Amino acid sequence: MMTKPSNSIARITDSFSYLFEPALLAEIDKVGIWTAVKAHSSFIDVGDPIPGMPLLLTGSMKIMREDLKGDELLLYYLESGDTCAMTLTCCMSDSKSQVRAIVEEDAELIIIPVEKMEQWIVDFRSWRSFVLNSYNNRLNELLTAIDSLAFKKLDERLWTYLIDKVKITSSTDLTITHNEIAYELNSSRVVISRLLKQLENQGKIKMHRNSLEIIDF
Amino acid sequence: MMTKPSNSIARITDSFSYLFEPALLAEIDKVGIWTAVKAHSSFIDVGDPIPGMPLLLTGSMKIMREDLKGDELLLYYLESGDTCAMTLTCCMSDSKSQVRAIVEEDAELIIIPVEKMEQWIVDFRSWRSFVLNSYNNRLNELLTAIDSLAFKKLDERLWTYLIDKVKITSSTDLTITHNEIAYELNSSRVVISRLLKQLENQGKIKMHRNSLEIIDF
DNA sequence: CATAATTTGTAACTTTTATCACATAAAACC
DNA sequence: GGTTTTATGTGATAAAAGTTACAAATTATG
Repeated sequence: MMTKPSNSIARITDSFSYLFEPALLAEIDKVGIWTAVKAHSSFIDVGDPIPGMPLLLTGSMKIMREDLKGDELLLYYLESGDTCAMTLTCCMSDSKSQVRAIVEEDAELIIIPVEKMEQWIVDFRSWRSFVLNSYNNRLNELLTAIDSLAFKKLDERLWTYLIDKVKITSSTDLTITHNEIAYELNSSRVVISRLLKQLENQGKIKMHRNSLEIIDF
Repeated sequence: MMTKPSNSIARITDSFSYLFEPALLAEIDKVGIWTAVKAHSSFIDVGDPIPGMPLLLTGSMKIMREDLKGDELLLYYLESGDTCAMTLTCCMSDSKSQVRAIVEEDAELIIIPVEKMEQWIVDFRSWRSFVLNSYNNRLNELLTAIDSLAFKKLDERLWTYLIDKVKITSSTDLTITHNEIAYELNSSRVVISRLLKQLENQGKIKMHRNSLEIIDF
């Protein structure tokens, strides 16, 4: 939870690149609940009820999938201007979250109550296409995840994982351990260490303790 | 293409379990294009433009993902009462199909033109929840596919694949070759033959030439 | 009926990934 | 400063899956 900033509407238009029409912006401003979440904290866990539709203003979140044994897999990231469309039908059908959302970089977001977000689909064209686009993006991201798992070997998955991290953090210095990488790719530390060594030998990265430097991408 | 049957509205309510309100049924009946597609033919290929939103009345389709090398993977099935929500945003953004749809059992379907399906989201509550539910189903199916690929070994994937086939075809006798299975799981024939032999030794299936009998599920 | 094509079986081998065990080095902590 | 924790390196081994090659059985086809 956080107090709504005075320039709230400007903040929304900024993050959502002037996507929403003025009347909708006023509505979002009226009913949206401003929330700040610190990095590394879990925003939604598997099985949690969904409080509403989150509009991400700043920061980033990673969406993870978990199986019964507790193994995990990174699915995709949410960034400024994104929402998690999955929440929409979760809310509508009162079902629980199928995924875990962990804040990667300090995030500010607006939570839209369930009742509103369905009504806005009828009332606002911009909201309608925002929601449908969001669904489409999520579907495409899951398809990309499937491509990686089905068609790529681990070395290639690791490389695209690192490049995605660079894009998300806007930095070529990644503060991360081999163990954490293994966790997000659902692999094991020893394997990741070996593959990272390969990448270093290829001149694509430099390894340091607790961090990696991505060079050639 | 096929001629619309005389009892068209009854056919729709039947397949879509009385989901749509009368006014919407009348609309579907007015603008929908009735189409029949024979088994084993490709309905949509990767890269195809999407003609409209297909409402599946009878039969079934399998949705496949393909990579650059031509390797394939079965994602999920569509059955009576289903639609492919992915088509919606594909149509709206004029993008191409990301997947391939192959008719598994002779299918009859109604194709809804692009313009209509967005308008109906505004006009009909039942259409709105049908579309959003469809998105949700597809997302969940992709998550299930990811679970299989990330967390399960091939023997387990094979077994759930066979059980899904039993459900779709409503028969425990599957007319299929080892080669075809390998193709849909993106594996190789020799590996599948080995694993099938294992399943036979466990008493879960019986193998015949060109077919399998699924016993214990 | 003879031949070709398809389907399945099987052995040998390789590659990829995972696992185990232990060593070393850096950082954190009292 | 000495001890503990954490991160990484490395060799040995195993398991899972893919590949190659070829044989045998069945079906299709001219």
